[in-house]
Amino acid sequence: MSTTAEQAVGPDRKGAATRAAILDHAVDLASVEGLEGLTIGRLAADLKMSKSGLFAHFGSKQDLQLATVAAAAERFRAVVVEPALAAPRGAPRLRAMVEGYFDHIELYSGGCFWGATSAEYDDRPGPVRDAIAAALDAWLAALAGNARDAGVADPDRFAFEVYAVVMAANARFRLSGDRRVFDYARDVLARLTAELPA
Amino acid sequence: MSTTAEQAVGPDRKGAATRAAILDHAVDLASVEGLEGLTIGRLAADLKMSKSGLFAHFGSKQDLQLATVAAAAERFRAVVVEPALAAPRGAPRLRAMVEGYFDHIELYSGGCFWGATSAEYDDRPGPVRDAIAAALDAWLAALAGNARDAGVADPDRFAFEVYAVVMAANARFRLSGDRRVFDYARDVLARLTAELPA
DNA sequence: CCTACCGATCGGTAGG
DNA sequence: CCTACCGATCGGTAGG
Repeated sequence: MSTTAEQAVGPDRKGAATRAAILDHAVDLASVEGLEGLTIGRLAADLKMSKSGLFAHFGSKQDLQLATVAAAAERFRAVVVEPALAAPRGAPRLRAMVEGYFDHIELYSGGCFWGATSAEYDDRPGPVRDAIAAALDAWLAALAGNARDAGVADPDRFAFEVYAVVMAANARFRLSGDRRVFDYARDVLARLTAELPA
Repeated sequence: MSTTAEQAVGPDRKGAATRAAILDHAVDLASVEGLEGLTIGRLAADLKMSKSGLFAHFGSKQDLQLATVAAAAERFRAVVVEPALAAPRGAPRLRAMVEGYFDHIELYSGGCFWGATSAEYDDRPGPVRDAIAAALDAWLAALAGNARDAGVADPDRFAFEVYAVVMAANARFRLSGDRRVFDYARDVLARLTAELPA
């Protein structure tokens, strides 16, 4: 019985690989153009597929957008949150998350997917907005959980402040090119964790 | 010699008034849909004009976008920056600017124009991006100037932190509805100004 | 995964 | 400020 590479992979797996490649590029494209600017035609042209061939992987534009948000959330978890779990709980892990965030906006030249899409959808009720909101809530909850571990008195407030300076650093860097903002954000975290117990 | 109201106003003034009405709605629309979602057809339908009648006030879509950014900058100056000049220089004026910012995002239901458009254009080089960047630079410079008046050691850093929590409050409120973020932002400003000289 | 379409809407123009 | 258009592109479908 012959098993070529393609047979061993199988048609289902090949379809899944194509879908993953589409979504990987969709996250990059949406980080630059937004989720509305993410058009099926543009995506298909970039990937050298026909529009309908690409579209067959998704039932609708909205399904493509939802799958793109899910792929972006998974990427964020894998690149920013997961590696930080190697650092000790509390302040060191918070620093690791902030550094992971800065690394990931350097790694993906389109910048932060959430910075590009959250303002775009805050006025468009529906499942796409809900998925974006849930992903950002999860990021704030991760920050707050570690703040609690670090002995912070008001973890929600703390998480808001870290979120604010980190997202603002992304926004300001992209618009003005000023790199000082990364140190400003690091220093805010240092100040917020300076007088913690233990 | 008869002077009806329309004759007294004159054709130039009437054209200018129409243009101002278009731009006022354009700023509202772009605060919700972004500057790409701001389409000539949608704008004309809302204002019960023909597309070409509206388009005649501008030479191109880009000119409409640039005029909309200028109108938004003027509105921001009039509603947020100008009224704060009534407060004494330094910390009181900084508080007045932050409160003016919060008032203006309550006043215009679409939220902050700059929050909706700055991330949209940070990856699209051209005059529209440049105009947005200049307006945000002016806002940061206004904050930094007042910080300097208040005796802050590093005004640029200070301005970044205030900008960060104020924009993040807008973003979080629009996405999660959590009103605590406004007090978080106010408290950051209070903390930053608490130990200033004089 | 493809070719070949569809109606709707985009920015923009001609001519008045 | 209007009607009547234009080519291009949008999301989506038929049929294979």
